[in-house]
Amino acid sequence: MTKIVQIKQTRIQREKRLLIQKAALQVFSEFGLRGATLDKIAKACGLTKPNILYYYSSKDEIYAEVLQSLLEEWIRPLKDISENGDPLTEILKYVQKKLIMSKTKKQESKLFATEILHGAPLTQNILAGSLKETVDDKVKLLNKWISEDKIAPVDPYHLIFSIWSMTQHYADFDVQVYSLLNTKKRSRVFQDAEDFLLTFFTRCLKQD
Amino acid sequence: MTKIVQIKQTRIQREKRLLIQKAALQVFSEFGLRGATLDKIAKACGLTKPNILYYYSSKDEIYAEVLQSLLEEWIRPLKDISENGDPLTEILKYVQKKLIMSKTKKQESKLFATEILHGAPLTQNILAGSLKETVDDKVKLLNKWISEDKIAPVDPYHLIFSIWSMTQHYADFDVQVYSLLNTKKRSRVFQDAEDFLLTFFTRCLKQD
DNA sequence: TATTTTTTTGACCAAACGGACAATTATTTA
DNA sequence: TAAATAATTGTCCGTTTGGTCAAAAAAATA
Repeated sequence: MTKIVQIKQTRIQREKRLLIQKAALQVFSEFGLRGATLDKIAKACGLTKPNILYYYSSKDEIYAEVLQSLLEEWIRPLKDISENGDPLTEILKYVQKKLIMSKTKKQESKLFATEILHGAPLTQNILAGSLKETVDDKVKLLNKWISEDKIAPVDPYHLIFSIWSMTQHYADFDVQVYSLLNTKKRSRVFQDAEDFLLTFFTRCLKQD
Repeated sequence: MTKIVQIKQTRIQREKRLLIQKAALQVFSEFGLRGATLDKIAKACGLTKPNILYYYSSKDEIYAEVLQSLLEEWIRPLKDISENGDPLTEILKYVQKKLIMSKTKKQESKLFATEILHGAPLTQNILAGSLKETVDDKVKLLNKWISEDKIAPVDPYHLIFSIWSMTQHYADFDVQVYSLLNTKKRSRVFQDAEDFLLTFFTRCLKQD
């Protein structure tokens, strides 16, 4: 007799898996892969540990899934930089999008940062694969814009790195940022950051 | 009878403590506080676990000491920005120093980043204390330079954040950086980064 | 409603871990 | 060289952790 394999997810499975993912993101981003425990995740979503292991076969599997779904979202806005728009505007729009992500997706940013920081054991192939493709593509575009004198000459790779680092800094190092600012400036960090970054990149890239 | 307390460190104590610190930095920066184990540290420095606990009373104590000695070093170059030098040159010199630190003190940078990322449990008072003092001091200086039209107007706090994030990116996210560059560019990342950053900050801060 | 399937849980296990300690060895000091 | 002190280690312990499993409860299906 053949064993019947369940193909379609039930309503409960969909709901609980999502619940677990959300809790896991929270716990992993705060404690890292090794610092996070199944008990913490269980507590964060109000389930028991064995119940979580009914939906996922291991802690690593949860981590892998959370990371996977995060990565796609992470790369996406870079793809939106369009050949057809005004070069400087396109770049500034990308900066803004990344900054908004740092504000609204702080946990995702921290999880990604922790993963890379510790050698990207599960992410390396994606970095060298689909991300590299997209980056190379945009580097070409930036070089084209430079050769057409539409933006000032810079190393396109390092330009992209600078956008990533400066925007993600407000998510990843938020504790430091908030520690150093007084109450008034604290409440408008992201507004000030946006002003700063737009001024910054405009001065750096504008062709006169 | 009073117990005799050892005041002066012996030669062996000095040597072994340093040995342990070096190994601990390596292990902590790779795995984080919770991912690092005493066994890993022991293996990394060729001592046994109980032997390590002869010099340090707990894992947390090792971590605290490694972090402590790192923090002082981390803040120092900021203090060197001098009121007397040429403003733009002073800032560019600071950028260069930070970039060199990213190249030569990668483990330290990663350990610091991990600590902040996870809420800076042991560092918060230093951030809000001596670091904030130094930052506030330099912010005043930058504002003075701006009011004297010696550099272009920018938010000084965010200028400092941008220097930190862009330079530390090459240490903390090295895996990503190296994944995205081809072999040729990989071998001169830091040279390219320096060129990029100096151009960048010059364009952004120069007064005409 | 009766039966089957899915979901949940308490109890349990082995491995890994931080740490304790007494006994041994090496080093310093008198 | 002998005594005292410092350094090292093998063995052990309690706790935490990821994960198992059988049994119970709940939900879906017939």
